[in-house]
Amino acid sequence: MSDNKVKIMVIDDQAVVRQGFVALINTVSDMVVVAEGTNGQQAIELYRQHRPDVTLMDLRMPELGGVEAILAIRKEFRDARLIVLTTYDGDEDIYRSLQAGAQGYLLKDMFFEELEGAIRKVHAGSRWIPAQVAERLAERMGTSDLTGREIEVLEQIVAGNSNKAIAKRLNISEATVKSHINSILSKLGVTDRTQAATTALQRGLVHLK
Amino acid sequence: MSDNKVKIMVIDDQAVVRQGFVALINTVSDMVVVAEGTNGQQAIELYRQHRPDVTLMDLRMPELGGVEAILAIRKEFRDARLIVLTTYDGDEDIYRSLQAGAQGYLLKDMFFEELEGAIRKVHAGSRWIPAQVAERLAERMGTSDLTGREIEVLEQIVAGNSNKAIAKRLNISEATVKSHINSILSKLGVTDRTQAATTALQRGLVHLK
DNA sequence: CCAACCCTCTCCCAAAAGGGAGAGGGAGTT
DNA sequence: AACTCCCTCTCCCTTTTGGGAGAGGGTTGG
Repeated sequence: MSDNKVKIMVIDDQAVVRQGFVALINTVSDMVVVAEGTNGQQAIELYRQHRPDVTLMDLRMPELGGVEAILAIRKEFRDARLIVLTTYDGDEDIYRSLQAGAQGYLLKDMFFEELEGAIRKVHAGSRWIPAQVAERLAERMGTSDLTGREIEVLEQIVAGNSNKAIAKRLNISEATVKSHINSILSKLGVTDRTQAATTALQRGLVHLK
Repeated sequence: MSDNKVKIMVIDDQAVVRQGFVALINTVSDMVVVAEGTNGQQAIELYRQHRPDVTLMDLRMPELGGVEAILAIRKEFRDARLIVLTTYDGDEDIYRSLQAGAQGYLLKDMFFEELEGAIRKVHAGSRWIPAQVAERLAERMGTSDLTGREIEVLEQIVAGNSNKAIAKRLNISEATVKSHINSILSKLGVTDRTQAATTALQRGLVHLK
């Protein structure tokens, strides 16, 4: 019944990519994939059922995102071990994932051998943040955080709304919108809303729906 | 020497994803991966060396993009069979790939079984465009194309440049920039530059560097 | 050759956005 | 109680953008 294999769960919405991970992991003699899911909601349910030793989690997924799933799983299972495995989406996702309780963060341009090493490290209780990722995290540190309201305004900007439209949607005056935008521009270090939109997308502060 | 396996080349800059594809393909008894590469330049060189029966090509890659590689390979080898396999990036990439000569287009959220079928179809000389992709292509048809200059201006907009800055960079008057922007806005069906930037990114007309 | 584009430009006007200073109220912290 | 944020707002001013009409030169393709 109980062999000593490391039980792994893979959560990724891109089917063929997920299947690839599973195929790769199953070539390792002491690892086995015990569950696969395509979104955060499934991740939570499958975690309850299978209690994997290590979970590989993509971030950008429909229904429920990776960060939310990590939060939920870590809340219910304090010793859950999670590795975020994603295409680089900007610093914000890294930061939020680690805040949410992930012990590892890998970019998909790494070789499987590194992923295998990360799985073993995290399973053993260590963290695994590649230098490449750690750098971005360090860069982020200096960055002043946007407030909740500022993020809301930023989302409206990215959605293509004018100040007037934003004011209506958020039920505040246009003056307040402009005030928030002034803060946003200076915090992001840019000079207009278009730059704000593109750099926010790059940094992963907001996403295109 | 010559067994009858379908010889496949896999081009994808994300190492672990590429390794996953290779692992999956090699589980199929009559398929074999003969070459792997991480960018368009390698794709061209590896094609010359290995003459694969079918090439799986990601689009968004450093050095040389997938579309350019497809063009180059098809120019040199008119019977090359290529399948684009990518995350959905907007309609423009689909269109340009098929224009460039790809016979297949698959999204990475498809299961491997579908990819396997696509490989067989394309190897046999057919095309393989999933309904999901064909739809987007159809939608695109109605869309009026941006001219070359308009794309350049659009790229400048996405880069966060003001009209004045764009004028300097492109060595034209600000009036001309505004004229192009007017065309861009009406062609994209939007009312300001920020919307132009975000919808252009969504449609894959331009990309964040 | 003519038509259809494309790129370039001018002039004018209205609307929107950006920049700066300042201020009041509320929540949470020390 | 004093302090610090955050969110809200006003007033004023300059710069940038967007919208409309029109026009000349270039290339390409019927």
